Amino acid sequence: MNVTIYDVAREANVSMATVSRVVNGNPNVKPATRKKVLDAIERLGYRPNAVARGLASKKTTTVGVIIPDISSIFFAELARGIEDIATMYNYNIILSNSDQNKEKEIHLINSMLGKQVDGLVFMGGKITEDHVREFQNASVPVVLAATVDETHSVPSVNINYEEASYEATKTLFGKGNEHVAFISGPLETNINDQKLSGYYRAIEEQGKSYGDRYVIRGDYTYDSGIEALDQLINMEERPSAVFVASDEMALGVIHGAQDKGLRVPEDVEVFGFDNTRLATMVRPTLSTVVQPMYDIGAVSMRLLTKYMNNEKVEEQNVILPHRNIERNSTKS
Amino acid sequence: MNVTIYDVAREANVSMATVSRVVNGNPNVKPATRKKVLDAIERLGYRPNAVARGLASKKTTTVGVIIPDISSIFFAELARGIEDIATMYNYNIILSNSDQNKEKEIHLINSMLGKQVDGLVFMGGKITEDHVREFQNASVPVVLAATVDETHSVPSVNINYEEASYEATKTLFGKGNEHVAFISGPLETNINDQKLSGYYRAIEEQGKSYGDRYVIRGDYTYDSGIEALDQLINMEERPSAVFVASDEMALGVIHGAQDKGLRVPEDVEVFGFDNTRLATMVRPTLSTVVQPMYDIGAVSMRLLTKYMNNEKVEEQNVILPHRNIERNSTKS
DNA sequence: CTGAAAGCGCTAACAT
DNA sequence: ATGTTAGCGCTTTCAG
Repeated sequence: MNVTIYDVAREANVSMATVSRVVNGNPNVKPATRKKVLDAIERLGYRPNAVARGLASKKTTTVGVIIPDISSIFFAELARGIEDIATMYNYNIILSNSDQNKEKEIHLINSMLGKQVDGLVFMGGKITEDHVREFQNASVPVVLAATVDETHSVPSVNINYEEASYEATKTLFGKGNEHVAFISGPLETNINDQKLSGYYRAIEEQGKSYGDRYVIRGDYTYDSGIEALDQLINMEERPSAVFVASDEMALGVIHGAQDKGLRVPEDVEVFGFDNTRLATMVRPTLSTVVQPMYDIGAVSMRLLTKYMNNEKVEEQNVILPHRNIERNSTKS
Repeated sequence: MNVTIYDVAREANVSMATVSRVVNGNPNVKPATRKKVLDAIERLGYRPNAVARGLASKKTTTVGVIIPDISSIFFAELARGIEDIATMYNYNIILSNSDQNKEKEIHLINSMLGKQVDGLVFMGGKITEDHVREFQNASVPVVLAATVDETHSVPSVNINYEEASYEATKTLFGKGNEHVAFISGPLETNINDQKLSGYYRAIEEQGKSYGDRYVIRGDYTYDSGIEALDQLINMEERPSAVFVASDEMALGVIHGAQDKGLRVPEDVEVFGFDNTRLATMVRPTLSTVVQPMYDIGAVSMRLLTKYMNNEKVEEQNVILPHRNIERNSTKS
């Protein structure tokens, strides 16, 4: 049997209440008794039982984190930001992968609420009404990290994907490209919708009207980037520039092009999205939209702590700044 | 206030015990009453409180996972393996980053034990006596994933790093290279020691006696690969092949070489370690040692479940198979 | 500043 | 097959 608060109390000749006070740093304890208790704790090797504490206090100091796939370089970076801030505020994290699967997501939300987490950070592709309903019934605060809810009814931290996309596309037109293609992510996610409309806006601004002729659907993976390039290369009036919805996919595009004998950026310019570490791990190095993944995670968690502590929050839907960084996959 | 088992009991006109039985799938319940209870649960929106359950049953169905850095592509893959199997066995995971910092590691172990995890998966660089002591005092099982404890006193899942290293180096010599360099990871970790001695064994077998002349210390990062190549290139009798302790660092070596005008593999062959997804995301594609990260994670977790269920385990120190895969960064 | 005592919501004997 | 009843280890009034 493990040593309990009761054992410590006896060993120190005080009541459990007093032990509880010193363990919790309550100032209302005479220094002498505090020391007695501390000694007893030391001697017995007492370690507070967080489960019992959680039951009594209704706080577990753990938050749930639902993530599409922790092995994705993008989400892993987000998770690190979340975890660092959680640690800073003395929370632990329960982490589960959803694979963007709606049933799994709903199930995980409920499972975590069952574990009595004090809050929830949610990352996903598509926020449906069902999601919103779950969040609103949740009894603990929820914040969305790098995932947009069109109704704006759930607190969130994001960048402006539409604007970022618009700017990137515009940059590419600014370099004299006649046609700019867009390799999208999975079509049914909110963020991808935003990216797409940013791309369309830039195109319309150019007075072009080819609609989705140069839009190719990918799934954010390296291989899908290669495949997308295969499609692109066979087009008549092949675009001389391509804006890609993720860095990893952009690497696929670059290598796909190079494998076909095209030079980057001379024959085709490519512009990525995210600025993951991959962007500098390729030749030519990748021009890309800087999305501060770590910060999004960190800010999400910080926002969540505010809700958990009932602090006042200025803005429930935070938009972090983004920027473009030009490297060698685009012409200078 | 949330609805409790007691509320359900009243609503269904049964005792809490019965409700508990149906919630836990105990077969000793008449179908009719089971239905009554299930209906009441549905009507009230009852969700069992895992914390109370944990206190009463002394099982939390959560396991702790201590990982150096979740944003590392290597560890993230391991984590995914762990999480998938955990989910399969109905466990949740509490995940924390240690940055390989010993104090943090010890602190995390204790913090997780305080949370009453049912088991622990530990990943780290160096297992000291202090670590082993903590593990042995732990009262719950612990398994090491992709981290070696030289005393073999803690259950673990690994590959044979010494042998893998030896084979890779030998392969490089087999291609007619006069000198083969080794870019190591941080010197003070057990796994790196094993890799190093595999390299030395291959060298000695060749009758070479240049000791550590061609060993350069890296830290597994891309940039350190680039730096290592800078050092290499200035050596007299520059090696024509280099074995690199991680894929990411190997990409740095390849690009460092290319940036200096060297051709890979013609001027310098490079061989990586891990077979992360990066290995195919570079040109030329990277020859490397295949370390099954996902499987190591999955098997670790599976092993842990065996200990948690008091199942018999055949071998407490599991060695998974590895192999070499030759791509285009080495000559054929 | 300290102690007594009542739960927190559930499981697990033990009865019946 | 179902109900009764002790706890699990801690926090939290409420007294003193």
